[in-house]
Amino acid sequence: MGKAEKTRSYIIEKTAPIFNVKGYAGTSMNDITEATGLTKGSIYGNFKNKDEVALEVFEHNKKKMQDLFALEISKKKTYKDKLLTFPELYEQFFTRHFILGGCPIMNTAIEADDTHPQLKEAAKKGFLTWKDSLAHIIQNGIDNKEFKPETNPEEAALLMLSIIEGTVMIAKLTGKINYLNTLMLSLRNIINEF
Amino acid sequence: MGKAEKTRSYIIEKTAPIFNVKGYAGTSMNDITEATGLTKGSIYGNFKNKDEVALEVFEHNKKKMQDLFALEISKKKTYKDKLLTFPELYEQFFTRHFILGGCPIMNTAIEADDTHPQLKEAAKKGFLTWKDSLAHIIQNGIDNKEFKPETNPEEAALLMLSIIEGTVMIAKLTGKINYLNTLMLSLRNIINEF
DNA sequence: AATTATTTATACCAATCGGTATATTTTTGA
DNA sequence: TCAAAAATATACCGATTGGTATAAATAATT
Repeated sequence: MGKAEKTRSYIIEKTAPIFNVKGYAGTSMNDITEATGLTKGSIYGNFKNKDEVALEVFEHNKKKMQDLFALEISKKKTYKDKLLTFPELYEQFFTRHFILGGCPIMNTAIEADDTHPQLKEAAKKGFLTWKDSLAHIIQNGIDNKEFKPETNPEEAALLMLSIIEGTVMIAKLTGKINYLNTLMLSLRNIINEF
Repeated sequence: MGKAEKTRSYIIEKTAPIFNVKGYAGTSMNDITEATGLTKGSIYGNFKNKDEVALEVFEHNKKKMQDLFALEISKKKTYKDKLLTFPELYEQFFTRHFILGGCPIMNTAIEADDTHPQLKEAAKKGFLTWKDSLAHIIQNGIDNKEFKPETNPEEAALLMLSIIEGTVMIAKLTGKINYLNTLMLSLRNIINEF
């Protein structure tokens, strides 16, 4: 890894939490220089513009979350337990918030609606990948006789994701940890009926 | 209604959809003057600052949505049908999008996290009112033997809302109308099990 | 080690941001 | 109708936005 590549990674890592908390439009070049200790000239020497930083930061945040879930899921033996990883990890949303600022896909989805089409596209792609991997687990569970044959993998995956995203929103808005627990318990119950 | 009051309402109505689409930080004074045809002096003659406009616009958007739901709910006789008003109306999210830009509570909740504490508080209050009114309908349904006695009104209300908010997010992000339909069907099934 | 290429820092740019002072117009009340 | 009050328009303010030209410093290459 050459110097340039190293600096790019450094900038991305240092600014990743800022972008996820303040938003991709809300994070200024000044925020970036402050967080990295570098100057504008240095940032623009490594990135074309702010949008390029934002885009790579999003990919970084997304990957970080995906990797965390993939790791936990791989530890589980049954497909039901693999699904239950989601309520399990999201229950710890407040205590050991795995990614500062919450789900990067949801944050980006709401913000980058008209203003940042590229970012929106990246969030959309990330969401669809997430949905497909969930549906895949469910399909495997059906094939393995863990889940009912009448369970529709895509329907079930969408329902899980809508509850998760809705829960994160409600938890962040109200700050009430018992709402989070209540909702994740409901999600568990729903998974148990697959 | 005096002139001043009239102009305030005019400004709010004309800028309401802009704030809901572009966000409360993303909407500039220039957007406001363009949408109203008035000048800055006129805006600042009627409002203390931009935040005051934003706050009143949010209340306006929230009320508009609440009124729409209250009207539809009042038409239904059974409590189950009252609850089913939600999937019924949200299914039309794309076609006759009742409020341009989607649910103002969700939009505001995500955006105004740290940056606009007042706005966040308003969104939180709006959400809790919404939740309580839903729980109230469910409690009435239980008392009326429409729903099972073991159904927990607050749990059920939270689940409905998380699915609704999650669905709106997914629908906006992906633009897929069949995801919307699939999810609202799932919500119907869940309501039918209350 | 010397030269070239790249990376970083400094200083600046125009555009836009929210906001204000003041002049002018319009509305209100006697 | 006329004076007082309020609403609106014009022109401006400092601060901040993303971005760039250029010079200095560092790293890579021969």
